[in-house]
Amino acid sequence: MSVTKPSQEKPGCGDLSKELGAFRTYLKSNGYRVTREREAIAEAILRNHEHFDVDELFMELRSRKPISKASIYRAIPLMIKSGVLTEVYMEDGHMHYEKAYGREHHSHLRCLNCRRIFEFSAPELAQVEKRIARQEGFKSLGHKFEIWGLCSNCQGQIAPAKGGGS
Amino acid sequence: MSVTKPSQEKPGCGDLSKELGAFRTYLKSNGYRVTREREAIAEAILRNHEHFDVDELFMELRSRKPISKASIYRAIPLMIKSGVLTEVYMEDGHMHYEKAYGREHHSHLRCLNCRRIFEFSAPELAQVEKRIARQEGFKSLGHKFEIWGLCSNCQGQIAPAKGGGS
DNA sequence: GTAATTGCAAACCGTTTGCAAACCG
DNA sequence: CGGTTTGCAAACGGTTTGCAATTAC
Repeated sequence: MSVTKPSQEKPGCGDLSKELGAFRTYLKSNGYRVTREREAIAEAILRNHEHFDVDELFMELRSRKPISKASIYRAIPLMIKSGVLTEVYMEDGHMHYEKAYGREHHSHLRCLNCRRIFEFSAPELAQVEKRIARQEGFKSLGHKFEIWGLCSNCQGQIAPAKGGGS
Repeated sequence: MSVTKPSQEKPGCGDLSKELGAFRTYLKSNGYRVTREREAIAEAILRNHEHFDVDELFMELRSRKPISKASIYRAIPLMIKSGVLTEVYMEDGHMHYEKAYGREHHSHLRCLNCRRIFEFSAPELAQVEKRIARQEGFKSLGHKFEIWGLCSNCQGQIAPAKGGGS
């Protein structure tokens, strides 16, 4: 379940105006300006994307309101600080992000074949985080858990590859 | 406990010649050549490094046997395939590795202040991996768990920073 | 009006690659 | 010897940055 697409339907997860509002509020209350570029970027992200990278975003914006990559790269850290966006993982040398506002913490399954990302949540991870932190005298501030393998679709196609292969 | 240093003492974890042997064997049985450069790289890694990046390694090799970064970059994938090395994480735009031969699976605690990496193992993570994989119809092939926060040393120094501060 | 922001193009920087010389087997 | 591997320097590709023109407030 839960590929990179659905989510607008989920209650409390798709309130675009609320998410945009949170970002605007962050900007204003930190002395940044609310520009049309920042709004366009934020809207494009918050409207459609669960996971994305800068290039996809750039392409998508190109059709409605072209915005330079520089501005996208400059907007992203602001969105992250405002809490509506998170870095998720680095792949093929570039970062992937996902929207964060109002979403519950979750982890990712990565299919090594089709490269799709699936989500799941496992509440006990928070407990592991706490326990280990206590054990090690750490003050924990977050964690990341990722599983990689083959999704149900790809298991059949790619086939066994039993030996040591590679 | 368990910063990035100790390990030679642990039984079964520091057998340099055995690790080097594993790498040589991999090379030979795959038609690659055992060159002095590859040996120097492998030895430097296997002798001293729990965690490292290419630049550190390059610097260290410079004193005994200068080797071009290109060769280091070309040797690393071989070492990974041979099983003596693993990619661990990307930080500040470059990859960090750790030696893998004979080491048990473990996860990392990352101090956001001093940037040191601590290790721990939490066996239940393997169970979470299996359970989620079963749930989602995945064939899992591995997982990664990371906790970030402040290590015991840095908690006092950096101080609370209670509010929302970035 | 004035400081912040944008777009452009150049700079960065870790990593990869083409090629001639050096080397393993 | 013959095919690999090395070192060098140039190429790559994602991200950052300097700067003049534009824009938010």
